[in-house]
Amino acid sequence: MQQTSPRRSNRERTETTRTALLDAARTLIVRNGYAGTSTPEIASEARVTRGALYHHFADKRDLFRAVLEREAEAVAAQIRDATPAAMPAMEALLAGSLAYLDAMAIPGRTRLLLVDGPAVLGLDEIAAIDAAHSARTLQEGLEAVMAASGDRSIPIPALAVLLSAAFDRAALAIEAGSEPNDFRSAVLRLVERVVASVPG
Amino acid sequence: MQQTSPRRSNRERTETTRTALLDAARTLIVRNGYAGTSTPEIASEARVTRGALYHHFADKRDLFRAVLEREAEAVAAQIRDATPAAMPAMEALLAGSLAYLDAMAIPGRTRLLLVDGPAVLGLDEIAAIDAAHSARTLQEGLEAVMAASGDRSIPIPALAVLLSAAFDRAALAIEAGSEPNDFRSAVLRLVERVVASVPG
DNA sequence: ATTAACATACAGGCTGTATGCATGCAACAG
DNA sequence: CTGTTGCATGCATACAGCCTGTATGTTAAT
Repeated sequence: MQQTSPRRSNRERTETTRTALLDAARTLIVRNGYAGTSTPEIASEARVTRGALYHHFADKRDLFRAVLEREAEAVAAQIRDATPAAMPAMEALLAGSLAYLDAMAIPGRTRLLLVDGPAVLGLDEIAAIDAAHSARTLQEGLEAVMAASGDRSIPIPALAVLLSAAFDRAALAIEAGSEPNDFRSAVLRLVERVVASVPG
Repeated sequence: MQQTSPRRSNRERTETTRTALLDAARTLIVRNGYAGTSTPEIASEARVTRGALYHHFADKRDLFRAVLEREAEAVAAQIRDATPAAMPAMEALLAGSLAYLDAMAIPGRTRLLLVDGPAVLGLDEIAAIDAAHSARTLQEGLEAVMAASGDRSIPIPALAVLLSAAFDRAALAIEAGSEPNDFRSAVLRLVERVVASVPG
């Protein structure tokens, strides 16, 4: 039996309660989806009441957004760790791509960030979350690489958008049970081929 | 005022009622999302009661699936029309890609098929709907083109999956207000570059 | 006569809000 | 520096409204 220790600062209480709610929401939403997860269930799993949930978050959607922010930050951190600033541009681009796939392989992340997230929060809000957490972006990586090659046949912003979509789909395919190495190599070759300077 | 004509066969009644429900659901879900659309609203918009809705469809989710099937079939038909069987493989591949973007430019389709659909029905069910309606697939087009070039550096199934993701994202970007021609040309160049045989 | 095509009524569950209570905490008094 | 006082914070409980799915009743086609 867990006994509430009689002396806890308000900051501590808030911290533990918020974390418990975020963890509970993540677990249940990954398992049953956003719509299939009720706030009574979340509160019960977190060992608090719905009162605590609605004290710390504006509504169910706001709790979900907080879950996604935590998740997006974790993904961004994994990519940062894999691409130190000293790394050459092309190497960083490929390493970052693989790091993204690895980060998204944490169970539930694809469902949270790529499926339920866009439907519940909308594409704009998801884009804002991504933008807020990914420091060195794919677009910057492409710019660094393609500046050298002098290739201008595809505008880089559009290219970054399309490649990022391919990465997302690769992550989904891997989570769905496809052979990870098939998609890892496919993503690497796709990037290589796309940034390769046109001969002549 | 619309007066129910006194003599209508059951087949006619079913047809008109089902169509009215599908149209109403499509309109409202495109506007407010699946979760933001209630069955009372749908029934009201279709000028019937919820009884009719639950008579023709197992539940709200089943109605939504029927909406998506109709939508997916319309997309597939537009692509078929743009790629007659006599067309050379590479030309058909590029024409089909553009036809997909055009088809997905019909307002609401990206939300239905790419955002709410996967979240509500799940990725598997969406994949099944796509598979059931698209006759000549992207994968077949790639196989036809790349068989000639003899290029095997990326497995074609994985490549088809990744390219299709890029197409989807392009469609979303266009619906979100990006310049359509930027993404049309980006998609064309992406396909060209990916299927281009490696020199040597 | 039977069945299809609905309309109406009902039960349970969920969301968000309003309200109440206990505890931390800051300021001031002594 | 300590005790008291008053407010804010953290949370639990109760309530209102809506929504979904089902059960039941009624009319019209076959």
